[in-house]
Order: sequence, then C-alpha cells, then structure tokens
Amino acid sequence: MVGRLAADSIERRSGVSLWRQIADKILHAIAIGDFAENAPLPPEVALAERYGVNRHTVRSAIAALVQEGVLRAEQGRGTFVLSRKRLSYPIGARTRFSTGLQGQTTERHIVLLASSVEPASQRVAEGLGLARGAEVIRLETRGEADGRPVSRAAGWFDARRFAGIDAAMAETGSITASLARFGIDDYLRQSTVLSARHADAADLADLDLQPGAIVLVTVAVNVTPDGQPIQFSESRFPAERVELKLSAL
Amino acid sequence: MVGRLAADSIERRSGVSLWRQIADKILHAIAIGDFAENAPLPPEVALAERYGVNRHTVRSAIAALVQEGVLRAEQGRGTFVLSRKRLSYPIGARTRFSTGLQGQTTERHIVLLASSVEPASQRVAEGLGLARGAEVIRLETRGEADGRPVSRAAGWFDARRFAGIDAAMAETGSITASLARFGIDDYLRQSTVLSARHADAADLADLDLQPGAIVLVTVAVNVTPDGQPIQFSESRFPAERVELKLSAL
DNA sequence: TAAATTTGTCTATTGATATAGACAATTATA
DNA sequence: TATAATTGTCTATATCAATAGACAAATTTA
Repeated sequence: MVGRLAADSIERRSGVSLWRQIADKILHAIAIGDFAENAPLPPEVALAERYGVNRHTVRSAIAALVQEGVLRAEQGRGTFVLSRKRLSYPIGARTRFSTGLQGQTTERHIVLLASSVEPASQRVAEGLGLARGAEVIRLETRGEADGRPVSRAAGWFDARRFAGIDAAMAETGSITASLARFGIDDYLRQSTVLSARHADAADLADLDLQPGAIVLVTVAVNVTPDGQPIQFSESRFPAERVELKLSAL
Repeated sequence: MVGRLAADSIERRSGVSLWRQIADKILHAIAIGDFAENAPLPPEVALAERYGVNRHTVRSAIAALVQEGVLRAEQGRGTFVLSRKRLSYPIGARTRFSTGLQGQTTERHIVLLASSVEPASQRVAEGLGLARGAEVIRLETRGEADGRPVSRAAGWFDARRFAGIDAAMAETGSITASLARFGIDDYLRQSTVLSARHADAADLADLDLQPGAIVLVTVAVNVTPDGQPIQFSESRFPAERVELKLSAL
C-alpha cells in the first residue's frame, strides 16, 4: 500500500487559527461517533498530544464549543458531549421542510423574517422563466427544529401569480400550505446546485453560529408537475448541524 | 420590507483571520459575477474601505489569491481576475467523473494514488452490505480537469468479487472501465450524503489548496441496476473550484 | 483521608495578525 | 512630459494566537 490516510493534522499560518481547526475536528469526531454523546471527551492533555498542540490551545477550542452549546466542562470531572446528532436534511423530488425532518426532531417550523416585492435579478428571472426586472415577491425565512435554527432561506415567486403569498406564509408558516392557496397542490424540485462557504455576519446572526462556521448553500428551482417554475430559492444550512441527504429526485 | 440583506461584513476574533475572510469574499464575488473575469478588481484602497479593514489586510488576501492562481497583480496597472469559472459537477443516478465534466473542460482523468486491502470498517461494511471486517479493496484517487485537481476520493469494493480492480484502475484510469472488466456494464447511485468542512492537511496537499479552504464531502453508495451494492465512496471537492449540481437520481 | 485526575487561573514569551504611515516603482492619463 | 493612479516595500506598534510552566480548585479513586 502506498499513500497515507488523512491524519489528525492541522495547518499553521493558514488564516484559520489552530483552536478553530481543533474545534472543527472535535465537532467532526462527535458527528461520526468517535466521541459518544453524554460521554466525557478525552482529557485536555490527551487531546493536546493527539492534535500536537499546547493544552491551552485545546482549551480555547473547548471554550468555543462550550459557548456553542456542544460541550459542557466540569472542573475535576471532565468535559462532556451534549450535542444532538447532526440532522440529515433530505433533498429529493419532493423536498419539504417539515416532513423531511420528521422522526429526527419533535418540533419544527418556519419563521417568516421578512418579505418584499422587488424586480427580478438576472438569476431569479432565469430560474422562474420571467423577464429580467419583472416583479417578484421575496420571502426571507428561517427553519427551526427543536428550537435550533437549521436553515435560512430566500424564496422568490412571480408577484403576479402569487400576490399575497407573503401574508399566507406569515399565517400558515408553511410554503406548501401557502402554495396550496394558489391552487398548487403538488410541486417538484427541478434543480439544485450546491456549494459551501464560510458563514458571513448575516448567517452568524440568523443561524446562531459562531464566527468561522461553514454553511452549505443550495440554489434550487421548484416547478409544478407539468414543469412550470413557481419558486426560486437560495438556502443556507449550518454545516455543523445539518448534512444533506440526496434521495431520488 | 423588514429584514436586512447580507452586508459585506466581517467577524473579528473569530478564529478565521480577516485576510482569509476577505479572500473568501473576493472569491464569492467573482463566483457570482460581481467582479468580472479578466477585469480589474477595485483598487486596494477601495476594497479596504468597502470591507472596513486596512489596506495591508486586503493585500494579504490578494496575495493569497495570487498564490492560488485566481488573481494577477500588476504594479501600476491593477489586480486582475484570472479565475476560470467554478466547475459544475453533476450528481445523479449515473454519476461518472469524466462524462460529468464534458463540455466544461477539455481534458480530465483520474489518477490512482494508492490502493490497499483492508478489513471493512463499520460504515463501509454497512454501505456494501458486508460483514464488518470483511476484506475490501480501497482505491485512493484524485480527479483532475485541465490540469487542476477537482476531487479526491476513496472508494471501497468487496475484495472477493473485485480482486484485481486496483490493477484495472491503474491501467484504465476509469472506475467505469474497471468495473466493466468484472461484468458491470451499468451502475447507479443509490445514496449520497453531503457535508462540508475545512480542508485538513491531507486535502491541502492532495487538492493543491491554500490553508483555510473548504471542501464539500460526499459519502455515496453505487449499486448495480438490480440493487447490489458494489462501491462505497467518500469524495472531497474543493468548494472554491467545484459546485455540485444535483440532477435526477 | 490521601492520592490521583481533571479543569481553571495566572504569568511570561514568542510569533502571527492587523493597523498606520511614508515613500518607491510602475503604468496610464491629461 | 508632468500628474495621477495603482501596486510594492519598509518601519513601527498594538493585539491576537500559541506555547510553556506553575499551581489552585474540584472531583473521583484507592
């Protein structure tokens, strides 16, 4: 065998501090089950040796995760994993927020943060099959499950066809229910483009993240069963709390 | 309209240095067409004001992107955008490396970096429907397009059924061609789970990334048309060079 | 109870990060 | 050919990040 396996290695002088990198590693270790929930983490000295850094650096990483609510440190006893598992958000032909998280969460809902009417940008117009500058309604929403933010989305709709969808959304708290009021009883995911980046200040505030966090970004178009585009959306998911499970589209 | 749009804001004391955050912002701005290709970036003083940092901090960000091959700085003239567009890697029922990037690239191939026979870990065994500890062949590969690394993957195969696939892979440079030698003339993507994280040291080396970069991670299972699992894989894509386009699975 | 284990706090030192200002070098423009 | 605009280099300073060591405080274990 040639080659080497990805070691528990870190990068110095990277623009990302060591404590942040180690916090990421601990999160990852929890996510893949390396560190069990409600169990103690290895002691700080062991972690320091494992990652090849000073104990104080490990302490900075742990402090950040305690701040995030992932760990709890108890003097004399140890540091314990609190974190719930990463949610698995299904993306498929019929991608729906609420139904997708059933079974993994006891409660979930969408909050309408803001809405506005605006001229369609180039990409929105293309996605919806409208002329550039045509009036569209934008809904800014946040998805929450068991009290934690799990998504932050902007959705655009043809303003002529869906006038009043903002009010419907505020009332029902559901895209699916709101569309039903306009005679849309079914819709399909036509396309999804996926990328990732660092969370910006808006993401940090909206998703209750710590600086340095990563967000998954999806840009999607939903259509009626006969192919008419009805919704263009861009969603952000906190990578530390959500993974995307791609099923049959 | 309530709410605010994502501003050009940055986070201090975040564990991610300002120059890295600004480099990310510039990359993003290029990706969404804010800064056109082959056109000059705004001058350093303008960027510094725009992002609310010192000119030298902007210079650090630009230096990193010059190092990455995204920008070219010319004294007295300006700093220019070189970057090729982000590749759009399709993921669907028949996900194939080479065909997926046709049209976007002139050349692409897979390099076999290493191979080994090993006992199946828990997740590999589950994915392939084998007993834990059963012998599997692991292929470590890198996908390259137009001379740039675009993916880094580990694939696992049942060692009994696919003995010699490592040699076939080394010879053909294609998973599809290698599987064909074992009578597999078609295979389908059964499941894909997607996440994102910071690149670790191995990713940086393998994908020629700068520290602080983000990688998209997919964990997938391929099956024969009648549902037999044949390949379990974990792939990493550099988020700054690749986006994933989900098509009909 | 005593010893061992583990987290918490403090001081000190070094290097990386970020700001600030001045000026040189190169190129485009009036 | 000046002048302006822009990137490149240098010095200096303050703060953050990381290492190092010592010891306190709390808890568990022998």
